[in-house]
Order: sequence, then structure tokens, then C-alpha cells
Amino acid sequence: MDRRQRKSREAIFKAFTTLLSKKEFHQITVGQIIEEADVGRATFYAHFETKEFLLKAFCEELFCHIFDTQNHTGHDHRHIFACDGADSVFLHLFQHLQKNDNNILALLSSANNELFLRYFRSNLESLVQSNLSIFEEKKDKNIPDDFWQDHILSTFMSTLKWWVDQGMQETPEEITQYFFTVV
Amino acid sequence: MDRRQRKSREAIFKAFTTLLSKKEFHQITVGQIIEEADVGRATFYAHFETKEFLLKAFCEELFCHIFDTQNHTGHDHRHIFACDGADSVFLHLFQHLQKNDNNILALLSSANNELFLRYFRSNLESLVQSNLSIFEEKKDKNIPDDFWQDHILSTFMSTLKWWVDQGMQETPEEITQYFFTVV
DNA sequence: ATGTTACCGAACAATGTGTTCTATTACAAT
DNA sequence: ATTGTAATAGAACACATTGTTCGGTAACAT
Repeated sequence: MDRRQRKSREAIFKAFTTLLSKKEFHQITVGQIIEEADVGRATFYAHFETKEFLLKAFCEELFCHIFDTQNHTGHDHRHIFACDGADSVFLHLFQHLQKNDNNILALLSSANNELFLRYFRSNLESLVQSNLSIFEEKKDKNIPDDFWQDHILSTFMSTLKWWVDQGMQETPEEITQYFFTVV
Repeated sequence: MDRRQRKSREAIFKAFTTLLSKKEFHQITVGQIIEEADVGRATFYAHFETKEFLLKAFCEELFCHIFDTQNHTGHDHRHIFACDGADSVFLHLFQHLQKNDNNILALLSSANNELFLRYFRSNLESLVQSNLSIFEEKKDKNIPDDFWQDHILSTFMSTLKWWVDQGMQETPEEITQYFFTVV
């Protein structure tokens, strides 16, 4: 990719992150983004159709980074699926989130970001699906599979949200224990 | 209240409900509301500061109707707290929602309405608080009280959302059973 | 060195918001 | 029934935001 393109794209992402830490998504304007990013208006629209597409691209990069199953060799970052052995993927995910990469928590805790939460949830969905066996013993036979799956997903999301809203005072291990206790 | 005022207010509420059943909140404009309600622009702003305040007022009336503890005598509507005896308030709430008063389900199932969900949740909060004892036996002592309370609340919300999104094929009794099973 | 491509900056139309004004009409109280 | 009050319609208005277009400039790859 052209260096200029990359620079503009990154400047926009950076500006977007900065603004997201200060205010909600829907009250951020394109004008603010391009001012913060110091790029021209036309440049923004050359990169992203609308503000929503920016969020979409932003989430995709973020979730790719967090959820991606592939190991990027030569990369010091360990993906959650690369974890060796005993730890649950959920603990690993909580640990990962605690680092607050890319200021992701600002998105989780701010008031309105249901779009972000939807992306997060849908990315988490496949993770839960491939780990359903962990919860098999806890499942009651009287409830449908998809309801059960939805419940695990929802419980993870609300646990995470509760953790962040409370200021993340618990360790990832504790929060994982809470999660497994209630589910 | 002046009959003209009441008429305008109701016309706006009605138009708002109609529009909400067709599209998401954020893509409804004031222009569309006043056209549907057939009131003047200035009239709308004489009643509501902004579109958000309209939603706020709308939710307050709705939740007052559903959650209010007072019995309006001479009113054929039975409030959930007026239920006599054995049934849980949660079953009663599911039953109530099944009737789809005021098209409330359009708000629950449509894509973006996190504002509505927040109102719903905060209204439900006190209901859960005053019924915490029901779940006392299920509570694990290793988790904090507020986490437990948040979990019950979140589980109810996600159960309701799942029910609506799936087309409400289960009876209120079944869905209540699901709810109590997973919580 | 050259052709391509992204960039800036400004201007632009289109849409939506919230305010203000005047004239009109419904209302309530006497 | 009359009269003063208050809500309304309707239009105009300033303002903000969106997304597009265009010409000139500078960075890029080869």
C-alpha cells in the first residue's frame, strides 16, 4: 500500500480512537475526525464511504488482532487461540482485554456503542461455538441449544461490561471465575 | 391539560410509534414525525426539546404503564405487581410483553435502540432488586452481590431479546422456565 | 525522468436541526 | 356570549453536517 495512503489511514484511525475516548460515536463528526487527523475532507471520503464504515473497518482490524486464529510468526503478540494448554480461552481473552490495546475499553465502557458491541459479539460468537464443549456439563437438557449458546455469549458480554464499568478492580482470573460460576 | 396540547402530544406519540415500527430511531427525522403526526414544526418543539426527549418521555409513559406499582382503580389493566400470588413477576412480565402493548416489541427487536434498552433495564433494575430473594438459593457465595444482581438483570434482558428475535414462538411459561433454568 | 496516484483545500448541494415570527383558532372563565 | 389566554400552523431563518466535485500540487513507483 502506498505510504501516503497508509499514513492517512492510520492518522484517521488514531484520530478516531482519540475522539472515541472523549465522546460517543454518534456525536463525533467527520469534520472533527479530519481536523484531528489533519487530512483533507476528500481524503477521508476516499478511504471510507461514511463514518459507519470507518467504525466497521476499525472494528475489523481490532477483532482480527484479538480473535484471529492465525499465528503471525515474528510477532510478539500471542493470539488467544495460540495459548498452550490449561488456561481457558476466556481467561486469556480477559487478560488480553486488561492490557487495553488500542483503547478498546473506551469503546466498551462508553455510553453508546452498540455498533461496536455488535461487532464484538459476532466475533465472539464463533469463539463460543468452538468452545461449547466446556459448558456441556452445565447445560440443562430442557433448554434449546441456541438459547444456551446465546446465554453464554450474553453472559460473557455482560460480565465484561460489568468488569469495565466497575473499574476492572478484579484480576482476569477472578473475573473468569465469576463468569464460570454464574454460567 | 389543554385538549389541544393533549391531542398534539398524542398525535406525536402515535406518529413516533408508527415510524418506529418501520425504521430505526436514529433514521427518523423530526420532519417525518410532524408530517405523520400532522402538526406544525414549532408545535413539536413546544412539546419536546429534541427527538431524544421525545423518546425519553415515550419510554417513561410506557414503563410507568408496565412497571408502575400503583393500582389505577377502574382500570382494566392489571399491573404486574398486582398479581395475586403464586406466579413470579417475571412470568407476568413476559405475559405482559407478549401482548405487545404500544408496539413495544418493535423497539426491542429493531436493530438500534440502545437508548430504549437502557430505559427498560433501569426500570427493571428496581424490580429485580425487590425480588432478589427469589434467587438467593442459587447464588454462589464467592461472587459479589452487585455482580450477581447485574447478572440476573442481564440474563433477563438477553432472554427477552432472544425470545423476541426468534419470533416469540415459546409461551411465556416456557420462556420463564428457560430464564430460571440458566440463572 | 515520467506517468500515476494520493493529497489538499475550497466550493458546493442537500438534508436536518432548532429558533423565531405572525396570524389564527381553540380554549377556559366569568 | 364575551374576553383574555394559550396553543397552533406555517413559513422563514441561521446553523451544522454530510457527501461530492474539481483543479492544482506533491509524493510515489518504475
